[in-house]
Amino acid sequence: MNKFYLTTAIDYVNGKPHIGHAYEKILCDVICRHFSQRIDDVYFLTGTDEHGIKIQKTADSREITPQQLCDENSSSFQQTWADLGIEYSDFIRTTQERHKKTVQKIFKKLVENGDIYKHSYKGLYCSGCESFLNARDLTADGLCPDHLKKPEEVFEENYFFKLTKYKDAIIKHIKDNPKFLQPDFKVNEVIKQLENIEDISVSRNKNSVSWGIPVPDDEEQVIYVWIDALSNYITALGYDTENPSDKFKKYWPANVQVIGKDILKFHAIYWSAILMSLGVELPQSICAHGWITIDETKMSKSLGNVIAPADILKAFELQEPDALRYYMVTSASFGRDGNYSDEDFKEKVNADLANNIGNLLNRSLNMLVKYFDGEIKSEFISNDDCILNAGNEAIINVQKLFDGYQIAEAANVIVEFANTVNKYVADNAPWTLAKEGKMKECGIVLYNVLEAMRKIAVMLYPYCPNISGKIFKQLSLEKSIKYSQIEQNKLQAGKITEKEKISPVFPRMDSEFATDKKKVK
RNA sequence: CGCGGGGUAGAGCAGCCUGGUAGCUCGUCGGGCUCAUAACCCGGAGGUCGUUGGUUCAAAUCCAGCCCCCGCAACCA
Repeated sequence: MNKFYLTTAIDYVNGKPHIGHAYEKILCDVICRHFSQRIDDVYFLTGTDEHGIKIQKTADSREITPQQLCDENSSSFQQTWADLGIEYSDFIRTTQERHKKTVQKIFKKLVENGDIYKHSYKGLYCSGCESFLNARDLTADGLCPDHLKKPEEVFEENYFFKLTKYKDAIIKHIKDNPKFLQPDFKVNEVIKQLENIEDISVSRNKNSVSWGIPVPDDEEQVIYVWIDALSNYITALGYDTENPSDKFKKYWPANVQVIGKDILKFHAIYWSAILMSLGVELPQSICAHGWITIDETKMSKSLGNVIAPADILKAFELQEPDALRYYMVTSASFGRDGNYSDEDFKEKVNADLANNIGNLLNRSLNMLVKYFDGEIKSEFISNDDCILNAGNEAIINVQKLFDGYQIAEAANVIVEFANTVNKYVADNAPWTLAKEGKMKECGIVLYNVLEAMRKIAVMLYPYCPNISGKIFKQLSLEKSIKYSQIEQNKLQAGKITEKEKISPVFPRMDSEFATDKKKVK
């Protein structure tokens, strides 16, 4: 593998970012940062989805243009990602020219392939909703549940995409490629959905939805979300139906496309079919994550429990996003739902980051200062096999787990290693060795612990880049996070620290803050 | 009989594929240490592994039935 291309779902900018949006981006950032430690060429795409009726309506109600609304909210997403240390390579907006022009070309190409046809159908249209309703969503009296009005029967003519044509090919692809859909317990769900699939409408009449990309050669229609939004994964790379860019050729197919479990169907089925029609390779893997609940309750605006990531940082007076990043990606195992609660958050990061990892560095550096004036003497450089082996094993296991995108599980390996090292300190009691005058033995123990800390800093980097950086700094090492260089960057003999340079890399969060400060207004 | 996921100590989870002393984190109780961020280490208490039946020398693990929770089928991140 000489490149790694990852995409997130693009967020719909009808509102402000909350921790659900953030969860996915953090997950992706952690994955990308990890692979950047093993592969030189990592490309990380995220962005915003900006067309559609909801944005049009919200903009109308605020008496601004849809573009103004999109600009405002898209930058609010970008600001949030900056606050959380999300280092993406590119940020695509579906209102950007580079996207729109390619989407039109894609639409044209699908037409040329004979996969798009015009089809008129009768629908139940509610003028209150400004959209078509399904018969099964109506009240018992046949009224719109939101507006309690009887919807009108309206004929609408749209373009349809021949999804059914690709049904068998997609089923075959899923069965032939066990890693295509992850986690694997989702596979049956998708296969089942495929069996009942129908062609999908891929345009809307301009009278009902005007905020969208016009259908080429048809003034009356705009392209609907499927072709518009899903295409971002390739338009951002410079895909073109005639002359795809070098960047596209280099990075596509994506190694992994990370999405929420609610949109698995659209990616596994619709997106696959569109790519097949274009004659473009399918992504290697589509990875569906679970939801984040708040205090075990589904997050929703009506419950008023929607939390913005920045507000959590503010409420806990955190200068850096590391703790939140760590907590979020470790609170759910792969593909399962996770939960956010203030209590859990504090408990988890105090236990793992402060008590276990942070304190380990702190106690060992303090001993180095106390007994050796902060100096590693050359006679201390001698590996204790138990720690060396445990560390190497952890390094291997972390990488293995990341290969399967098991981010929470990999974090656990790191914490367990730190745990082992804490035991090693207790078992060897360097403070006792010092009292007994066994200075060399004492120094060897400290060297082994600090070497272990260096490895922890490497492994921890994707989750907590700032904390990792501080560990390197306190060890007086250049930040070196590449797995291939882990052997070359061992601690050398010499003075590495003094009393004033030592400070907790992550202070315990014991302060209690009012929980209502975190709610989005 | 729609499909899928889950039901294991107070909480959250692992173990199940490849049956064989039930494990981890947090909490709790007791002890130790004193290098450290009230930290770290050791030990204890706490589980009829949803339920019923079957296979087996042996079942949390395999098989069958049943019960309960959650999700999908329906543009919620």
